[in-house]
Amino acid sequence: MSDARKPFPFREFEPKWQARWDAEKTFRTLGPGDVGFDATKPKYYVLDMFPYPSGSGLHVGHPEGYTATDIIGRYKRMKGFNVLHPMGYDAFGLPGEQYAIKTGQHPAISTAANIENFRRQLKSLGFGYDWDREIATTDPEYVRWTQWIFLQIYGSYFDEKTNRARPVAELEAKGWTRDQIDEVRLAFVADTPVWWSPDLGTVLANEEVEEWKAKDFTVERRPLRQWMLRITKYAQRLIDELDTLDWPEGIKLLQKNWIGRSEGAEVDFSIGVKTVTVFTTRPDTLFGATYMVIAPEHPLVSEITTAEQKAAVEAYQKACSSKSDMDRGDLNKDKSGVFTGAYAINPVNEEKIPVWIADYVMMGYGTGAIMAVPAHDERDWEFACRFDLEIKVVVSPNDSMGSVYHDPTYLTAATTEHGIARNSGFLDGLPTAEAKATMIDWLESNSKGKRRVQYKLRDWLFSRQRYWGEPFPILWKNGKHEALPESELPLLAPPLEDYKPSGTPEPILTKATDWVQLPDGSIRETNTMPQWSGSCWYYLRYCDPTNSNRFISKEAEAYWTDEKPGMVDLYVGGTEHAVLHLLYARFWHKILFDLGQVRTPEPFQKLVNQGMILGEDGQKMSKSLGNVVNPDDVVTEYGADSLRLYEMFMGPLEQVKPWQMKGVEGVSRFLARVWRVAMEEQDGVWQRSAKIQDVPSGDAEVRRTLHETIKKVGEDIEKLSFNTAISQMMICTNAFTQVEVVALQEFTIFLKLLNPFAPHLTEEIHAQLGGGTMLSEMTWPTYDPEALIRNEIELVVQVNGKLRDRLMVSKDIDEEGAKAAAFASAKVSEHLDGKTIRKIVFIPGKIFNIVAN
RNA sequence: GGCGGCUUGGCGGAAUUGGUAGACGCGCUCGACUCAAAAUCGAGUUCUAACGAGUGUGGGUUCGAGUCCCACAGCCGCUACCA
Repeated sequence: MSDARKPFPFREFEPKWQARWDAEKTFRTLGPGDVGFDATKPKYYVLDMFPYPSGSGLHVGHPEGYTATDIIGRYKRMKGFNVLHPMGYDAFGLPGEQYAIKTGQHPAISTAANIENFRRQLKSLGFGYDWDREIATTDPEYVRWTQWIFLQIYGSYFDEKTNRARPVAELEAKGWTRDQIDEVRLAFVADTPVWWSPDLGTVLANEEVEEWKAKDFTVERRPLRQWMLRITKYAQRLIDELDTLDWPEGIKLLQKNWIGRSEGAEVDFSIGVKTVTVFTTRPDTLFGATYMVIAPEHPLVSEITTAEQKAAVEAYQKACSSKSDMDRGDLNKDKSGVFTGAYAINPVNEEKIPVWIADYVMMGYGTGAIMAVPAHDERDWEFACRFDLEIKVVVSPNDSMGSVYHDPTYLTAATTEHGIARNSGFLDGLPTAEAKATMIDWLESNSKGKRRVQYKLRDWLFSRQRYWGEPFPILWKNGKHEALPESELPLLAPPLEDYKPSGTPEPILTKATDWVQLPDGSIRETNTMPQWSGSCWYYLRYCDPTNSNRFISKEAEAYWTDEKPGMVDLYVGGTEHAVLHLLYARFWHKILFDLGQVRTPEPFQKLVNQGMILGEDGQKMSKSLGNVVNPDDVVTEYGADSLRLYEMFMGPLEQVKPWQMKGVEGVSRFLARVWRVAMEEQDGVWQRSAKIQDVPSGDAEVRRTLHETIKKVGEDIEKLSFNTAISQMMICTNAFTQVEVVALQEFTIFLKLLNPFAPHLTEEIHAQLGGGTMLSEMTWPTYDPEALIRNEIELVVQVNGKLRDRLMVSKDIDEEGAKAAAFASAKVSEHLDGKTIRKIVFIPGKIFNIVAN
């Protein structure tokens, strides 16, 4: 389409307004310390999940959330709030490094180019960000504070008594030794089996493994010395404090399940002179434990295995270590295992039970050992059936005790939490809950075990062997780590000639020998931090982005915080971050809170997840399916306002919904209608329409529709129900279109309502109509309740709940009046023929229902 | 297997939270303008010739159910031997 045939000249005015907002810093947010800052204004902090600036640019999913927050931000501004609505880039990450490997070019160069492209795209959509607060996690000044926060974590331990982080200096003062302190730091070094990819030259987090495997990279399990963060100490608080947040219940549940709290007991079994501790959530079934299984990697395996079984056990261990997770999980539901030759003593009844190793028991959860109760656990049942082990029923679903051990109905009925203990000595006859408590008491008083709460959550594997990340601000001296002095921050990685992974688990930075080796003999830590680190605190930096003395000033932190537990008022982003980013950020924030660096316990008060936008074919957008929509193309063809409006009109923000290019045309047509209310074309030139007149008020019906629209749009924005707000504005526009004269003042009110959604078009019309101040600088309109009143209403008359007639009546009609009107209706009496009236239900102003038979 | 979400016309979706099902938009049909087309404007559009039926299916509560309760099914997402 050529410009001349566009329904409205967005190609001229959209860039024009964008340039003006830029030049005038229209959306500059003033904070403590800024000239002209007004501390009496209420604050509103609305945040987007910042993007990873990939080479392929924005996709249409980004503007979905970003438009929603932009509407909220612009609306709150017009309502008189001091709105913080910033944008930045999560710019560290593997793709940048992979690019460096391919080209030998420093990732900073490609990252800068990608950021520039993202910024251009974001600006082309007219978002009202305060660009003076723009940050990238790769900025040296940002890296400085990421490293500084790491040092705070490194310098802290978790005090179990107060359930919060404290500086390790307090332990030093109490006379703890260096080694003792290193044992309890929140950031610590440990040997752990990790996922290592020789092709990528790095270890990966559990959750990253599948992604890279799918891209044909090899990933294997290896024990390596790694930095870990003690997030497990915060498990309970991370669960409990979810209740203080206004998040979708589904996301809260996802986090709770991820943390995975379960209550149960540790039970000690002796194997000869050794003791093996198991964890169980069903101590009440201890009498039913007929064998024990320990993880193949369990350190005691070699010590307890008998000579006869040694060969078989070692062969099995070897087979397991080369198995990938997939083999161990998904693809291999068949149980496997080997008898160790050893026997353990069941502490409740002194029975000898065989000890097996099997890969269905994981070293990383609980104690890496279980007591197997095949009658009441599905996995144990399968295993026992496979290897013909004893199955002993100790819970029955009711009072009758069956004797058919291999009856699967027992299994299903009695694996529930609501059975009755049988064959269990002192537990006999007790319901499951009581049996559990009784058993734990018995274990504790006989020193055979104790109550224990277990979490699925593991400590956070925090080091990567990549180049393109924040180096650890850590020096090694005589085999011990210590913090780099704050004055040496930021510590930046040196450029390298060669970014290629070596194929060994040595971090890439090891190649920078001059950088690694310090003159005094100390060595730099060569691991880098994971990409999550930057996103753990970026919302704090936005409040005070250029501060070189602190990560955020006390004043800025105080101002952008209120009495709510979470700092950010509204956080919008995709569900994919439900557990990782959102959990890690909460964890860091809580540490900073404990250390007195921030005053709220939580980062994000309200969270909204935008639903994914699918391709036109209803499939997830992907290059291979060829159904990807590029926002740049939509902007070129229909304009930024159309794209914004369409994405908001598609359906509820949270819902998954398919793209329809015809729908974009629809909203574009709507914007054209708005344009033509005010503008008309004369000899190819748009000029102010004669329809807009400077009269006090136009048509009375139009006035009522306008006030209904003011009411609904305001309410809908508050509810984030943008699609219905837009449909109301369409109704209002149709009303304007259908009358001869539109009052300038009324149309200007309408433009204010539409402004947060379609800022370019509305500002342009407003300016064309002679408006001086920009709409975005004006105040949000209020509606006149008087204008909404209707004198006549439609009363629905039903017979037995079925609609039979609609009557126009006075809005104040009472039951008697309604009755008279209803029975006067022929359509109604037709359905009452030969029936007796049993009941009348009258809902004033709405319904008159006659029940008859 | 577990957890979560969704299911309303040809399509995207509305429905004051238990009170007129299908707002608004797309598509389609007809009409106006035009030599013609596009654009625009106007009328219509759940199904059915009609009686009626109708919000994934089956039951229930209620004067009244898309909305509440019970059971089931189908799609989508996340997760996966967590003891």
